[in-house]
Amino acid sequence: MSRYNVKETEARWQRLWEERGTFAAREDAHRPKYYVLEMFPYPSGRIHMGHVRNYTLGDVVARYKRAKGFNVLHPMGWDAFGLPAENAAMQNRVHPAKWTRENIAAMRAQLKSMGLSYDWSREIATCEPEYYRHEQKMFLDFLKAGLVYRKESWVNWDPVENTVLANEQVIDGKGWRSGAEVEKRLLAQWFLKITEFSDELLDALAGLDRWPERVRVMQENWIGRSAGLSVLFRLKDRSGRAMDERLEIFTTRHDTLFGASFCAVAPNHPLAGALAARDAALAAFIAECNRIATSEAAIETAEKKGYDTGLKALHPFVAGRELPVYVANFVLMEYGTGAIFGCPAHDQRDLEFARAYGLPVLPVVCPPAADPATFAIGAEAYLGDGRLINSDFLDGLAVDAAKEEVARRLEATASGRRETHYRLRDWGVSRQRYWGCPIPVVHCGSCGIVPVPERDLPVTLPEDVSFDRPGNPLDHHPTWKHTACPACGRPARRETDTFDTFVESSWYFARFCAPVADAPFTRAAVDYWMPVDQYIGGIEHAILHLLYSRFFTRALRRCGYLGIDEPFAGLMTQGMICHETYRDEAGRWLFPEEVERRPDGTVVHAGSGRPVSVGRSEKMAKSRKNVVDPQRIIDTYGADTARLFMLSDSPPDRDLDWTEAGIDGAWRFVNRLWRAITEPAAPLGPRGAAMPARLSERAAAVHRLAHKTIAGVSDDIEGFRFNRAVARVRELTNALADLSAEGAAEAGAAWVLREGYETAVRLLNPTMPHLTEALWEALGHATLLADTPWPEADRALVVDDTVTLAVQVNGRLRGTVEVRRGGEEGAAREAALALPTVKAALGGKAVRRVIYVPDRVLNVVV
RNA sequence: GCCCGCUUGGCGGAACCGGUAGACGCAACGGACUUAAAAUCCGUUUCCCUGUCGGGAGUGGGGGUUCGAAUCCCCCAGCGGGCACCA
Repeated sequence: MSRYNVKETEARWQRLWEERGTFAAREDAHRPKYYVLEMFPYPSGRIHMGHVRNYTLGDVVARYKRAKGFNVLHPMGWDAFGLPAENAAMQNRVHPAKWTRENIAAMRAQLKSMGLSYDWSREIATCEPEYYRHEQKMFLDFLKAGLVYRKESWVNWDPVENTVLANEQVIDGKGWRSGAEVEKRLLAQWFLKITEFSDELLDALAGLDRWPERVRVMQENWIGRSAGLSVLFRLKDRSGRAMDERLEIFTTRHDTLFGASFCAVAPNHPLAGALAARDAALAAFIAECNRIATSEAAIETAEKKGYDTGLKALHPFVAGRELPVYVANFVLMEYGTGAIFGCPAHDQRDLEFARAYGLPVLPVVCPPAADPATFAIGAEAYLGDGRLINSDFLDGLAVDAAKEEVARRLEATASGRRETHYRLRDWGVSRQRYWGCPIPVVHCGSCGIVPVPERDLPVTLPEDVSFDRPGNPLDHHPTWKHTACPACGRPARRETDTFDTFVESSWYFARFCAPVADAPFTRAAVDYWMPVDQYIGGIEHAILHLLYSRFFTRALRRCGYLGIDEPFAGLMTQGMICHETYRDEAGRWLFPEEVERRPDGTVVHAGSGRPVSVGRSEKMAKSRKNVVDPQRIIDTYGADTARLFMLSDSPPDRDLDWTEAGIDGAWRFVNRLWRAITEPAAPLGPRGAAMPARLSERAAAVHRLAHKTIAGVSDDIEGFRFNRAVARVRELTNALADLSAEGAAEAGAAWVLREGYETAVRLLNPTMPHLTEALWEALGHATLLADTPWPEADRALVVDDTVTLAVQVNGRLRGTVEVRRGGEEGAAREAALALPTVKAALGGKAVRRVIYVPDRVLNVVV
């Protein structure tokens, strides 16, 4: 029994594709283009399962579209700047550039071994000056266009390491390495004005009809446009004197103004700062708030705390009603005006706060079913609709009408203004790190901030840096930051911050169109290839990366770089690959292969036999070591089997708990197909022969199945149901095996077997490109399968003339009948009522109603 | 805490638009071939009652809409992702 020689075959076809330049893309105005892009990887050293899934999905689309006659662009590159390179530098004393370039080489070899149909001549790495010099130019253009500004913002500061920490590096409020309590610090940083496009980014979501609904919803909520009212409250100081200053709050629930029982400002609100100057206890409270890390999750999950400033805010409608003014840790300075009024009855956070500080809870919106006289709030705020109560002139109004009335009255006295606010904040792009794209500006003592002239680009990273000291190596490099001011020539200092790595990934898709051009983009190439027709990547990028890219594309358009708004016309978000996590007794993470599951169910360290605690299944991540190296599978079974297995059992958009159960089944299928064609049990007809005049019933059924399979698989690939596509081809090959075993001598069998196997091979080509090339050759074809058009289904064979109709009695299945497709109700009804099982179920009762859905169901109601 | 998803046999999943739940595969069990094993091939496999007749239950839990619900609506639970410096 011959075995398929994986290593030899896969290497052979990879070499052939490369020699012939099969996947090199060229602009061709006469052919429809199709740009398939998968999110490029961070070069962490080895490919992981998520990459295998992502790139297999993309390759199926790319190869399929190619076969369908499209001029396909399918490039690959490296998102090469980032924090892990610096962590590696500190741990292993290896330079980030060296580490990154070696990782790229290793991962490129791995990707090549997967047989992906990339145009490798377009490969880019964002850490090379060749790439990032264009980014520096863009930044200067954005600066000119008024899309960049500088302001102070908070960072996580590790006081022991003297370093800014990423949110990921803050664990329970402490630095991950030092264990020190993290502080918040204000630093001057660069921002890109993404908020200038808030409305556009929001409104354009509706046009992204080939994006998953959930991603659009997430972006919509992230932008968070809300129409509301800004209200000015008069203030009284501690001694009861009226203050000149007023407190401006923003609310979307102005209907509940009569239920207000306090006001609160953010800890970093100017009013809080001013009061703290004369109030040591308040200063201490603000300092405490500043110990919460910068992430929204940390702020919102912290216990709600406030400090009563002693100030009173005067209710705009109720004379003499004074609301205490707090500084509260859950009010965000970044949203609205950084100040709120609290209505505990109708906001959960306000309610928790009011309960903690003994503030009144007055319901002002009464649910439709409740009695206004007795309606009271318990543990939960009431957020629904209803009629206003306890609200003077608003009583009896619906929520919307009450909002309108409040807005009208406050506008009339100039103490309120309708405003639209957004949750979206401008994009802070400064990072106090070495391994990133230098921000091309110079700080001059006399001229201030001076952009680096274009002729001096790129500003390159110095290679001679050390990671012995904490902090940014650019900052303590002996010479790099010292330069002459481009404006006055006097000694000046370079900006030592680098860009957020999301900047590189916000335009790489356009760079792929002409990656060696001297300009950032070649306009003709970008106009031809962009937008990306199908973008594929993890759902974890649903907001940040995708939103930044949408913004960046608009910013580039404004600066004349390109002519489109939306970079990604179609988006497919794959589910994450998850795995259990393991920790030893000391709490150190363990790789799955270091862990052994004993027959008694206990889990131990494979080497020492010491107990291991098993954690929940979560996204595979190097930091938690719950990763499985795909290379072993590729080495053992080959790329095709790995690809087939990855696609087989699970729909691409669904999360996946990793298990290798089933890989043997994929491997068996590969070998079965190989044998079925290279050593057929029954002879296949000659290549290219005309269809015989007569086919046996069985042969004809398989012939029809082949065409149904073509139609089904094509639909499935277009709809990203790759698992279903694989299952369909398996059904076809099962039927072919049955035909060669049981009907080989029948009329037309040999011809149908050839047609069937050729069809299976062609349909499987996007999934298993090497095996199918080899089988195509074995079937006697001299041309590459990669250059062969996708098969066409004969529509007449796809639809049968008879259908099996389900027969129900009172909605319960009692039998089936074979009827003509699209047949009349009468014939179906007669056949159905004649069924013994139906008669029994009817039990002689009178038929009250018959529901007939042609080709599907006949339901008899008694 | 907030936003977005997901939940179907022992397991991964299928079921296009509300119309025969369990395609395809994994695992398991039984059999053939073999001195034996591997490989391969054939068969069984949602659960319960029962004589492979037939019947009943069943798509995370509870309720609803409908002739009919895995699918639509409401409530709840569990799990996963994101939360602006991981990428």
